[in-house]
Amino acid sequence: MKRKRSLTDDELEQIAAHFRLLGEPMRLKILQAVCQEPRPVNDIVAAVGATQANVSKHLSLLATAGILTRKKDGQCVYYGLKDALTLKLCALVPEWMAD
Amino acid sequence: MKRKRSLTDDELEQIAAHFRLLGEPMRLKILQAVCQEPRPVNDIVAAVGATQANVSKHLSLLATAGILTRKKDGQCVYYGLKDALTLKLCALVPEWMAD
DNA sequence: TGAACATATAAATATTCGATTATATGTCAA
DNA sequence: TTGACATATAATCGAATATTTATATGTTCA
Repeated sequence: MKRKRSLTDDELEQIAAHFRLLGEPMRLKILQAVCQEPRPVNDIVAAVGATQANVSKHLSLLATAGILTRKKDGQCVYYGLKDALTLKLCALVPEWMAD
Repeated sequence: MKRKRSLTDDELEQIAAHFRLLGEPMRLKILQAVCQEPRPVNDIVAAVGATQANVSKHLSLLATAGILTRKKDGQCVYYGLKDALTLKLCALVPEWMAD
């Protein structure tokens, strides 16, 4: 039974930061909006029903954290899920809600 | 390919609330402290290096959310992981940090 | 009962962070 | 170039919440 070393404060802060990103309903809504395929900011704004500035800020945070991809095409910018990891993570959560 | 219905605002808020709990380094430190076996508050306070009041507050939040178990024995209160789910979740995260 | 110990709670403070408003940057088309 | 459109950024405000300090509750033991 291999006991893992405990995480450093820096590592804990990094992990916490990622969870913190998923800890906002609006950002989850955004993830939900782009989980099928990449979409331009415009679409996402319409889908989640928030202001353009607000959505742009969230998208920027998620992309910087490596959760979303960002691809510019003309004057549109497409955001999409970087990998399925975040989805896997979100899928685990409903089990929590059993009670 | 079955397309899942999108989540309601209430559901998103619940999921976000759970992630939010994991979004604080001090709480992750606490989870780390109790992940092997249940421990009394005293021990946890010593392990994480925060004030007793602060740790007690966090423990209360985590237990209320169903992430930790709470078992009183004499004047000690033991907190432990309710299930391995949270650990699984945390284990996924390091993949995020590859870059 | 009273003292020491373990945990919880309350009040106050400080910090973090999401939302809004306004403006800037950049791109396309006429 | 000018105007319309798409996105990003900055400043500000306000709400949520982590931390501290102090105190309360409850338990064991002499």
